[in-house]
Amino acid sequence: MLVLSVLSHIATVDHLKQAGLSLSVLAQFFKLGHQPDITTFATVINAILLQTSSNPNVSNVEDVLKLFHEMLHSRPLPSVVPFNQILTQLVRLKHYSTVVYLNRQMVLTGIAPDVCTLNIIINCFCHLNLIGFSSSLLGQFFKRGLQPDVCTFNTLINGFVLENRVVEALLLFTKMVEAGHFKPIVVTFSTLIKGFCMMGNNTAAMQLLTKMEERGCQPEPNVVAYSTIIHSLLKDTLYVDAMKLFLEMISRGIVADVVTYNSLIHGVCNVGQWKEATMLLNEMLSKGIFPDVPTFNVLVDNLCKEGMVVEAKSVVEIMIQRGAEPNWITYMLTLVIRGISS
DNA sequence: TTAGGGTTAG
Repeated sequence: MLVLSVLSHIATVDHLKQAGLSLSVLAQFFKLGHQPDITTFATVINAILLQTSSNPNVSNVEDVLKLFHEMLHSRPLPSVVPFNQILTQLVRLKHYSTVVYLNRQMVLTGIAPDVCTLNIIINCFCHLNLIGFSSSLLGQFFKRGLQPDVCTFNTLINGFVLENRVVEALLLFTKMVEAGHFKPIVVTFSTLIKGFCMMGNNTAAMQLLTKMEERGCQPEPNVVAYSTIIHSLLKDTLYVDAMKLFLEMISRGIVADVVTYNSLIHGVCNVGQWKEATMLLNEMLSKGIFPDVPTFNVLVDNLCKEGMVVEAKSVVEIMIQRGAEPNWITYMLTLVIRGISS
């Protein structure tokens, strides 16, 4: 009880440092062999969400649009770089159509897109499932005397993968590499690995991971490449294979991050290994890896499945109270909770 | 000096 009251205090006093402190106290909790209860988790969530809301990269669309229009009307006109930064921010907020519209306004005002701008627009079309538009945008490169780069091809390959057109993604990859138009990098391979995983072909994904090394891919396979396959294996409930790959990754000195742990925690919860999930959470905290909103969504979901409805509900309420932007999964979980409670 | 890849439900 003493630890709990300390946690409550430190989480409400300040944001960043205290959130970290709360987590280390939580890690101590695990080390001492105690299972933290929901109040403990709730206190830590409070601290984390306060930290998230103070993050300058988290911004709302209205502010970004206001800044865009101020820049568009200022004279002399700023260079294309700050405009690209604004578009990037909107892409992060998943406002793809808005980005396409704003780019049109930029062109009409006389701001010439560079390679980076065109890559951003291609990416938006890909996320809008309009890869046909993206391909035709390649003409813009030549019209403006620009050369598509490795990022352009990676984005297009990802576009095909997003539309489940993995064969076409592979064709584009092979054609462009053989023609010497680009040298694939770790992002290219990770994108193709994701494609194979989406097709349910984990074997091909693993083979590609090996092939990356044979080809002397620089940089070498990283946490994203490994996490993609780990996630896919867990999705197929191949828990042993996933853990084997996870250990291989660690032994190679590749550091797992919050996404890797979220996948692992989710995967082990799905096969009913709550104890294993707690251990992974413990491991994550002891390594100083910060849980994020998806981590808590997984926890809320599993609290529901365990019948701990009141606790799950309070986690969601705290998230909303703290100004975190619950995503549609959180909303869905809320509906589930309401359904169970009624 | 801006762009591209991995996680959360059912």
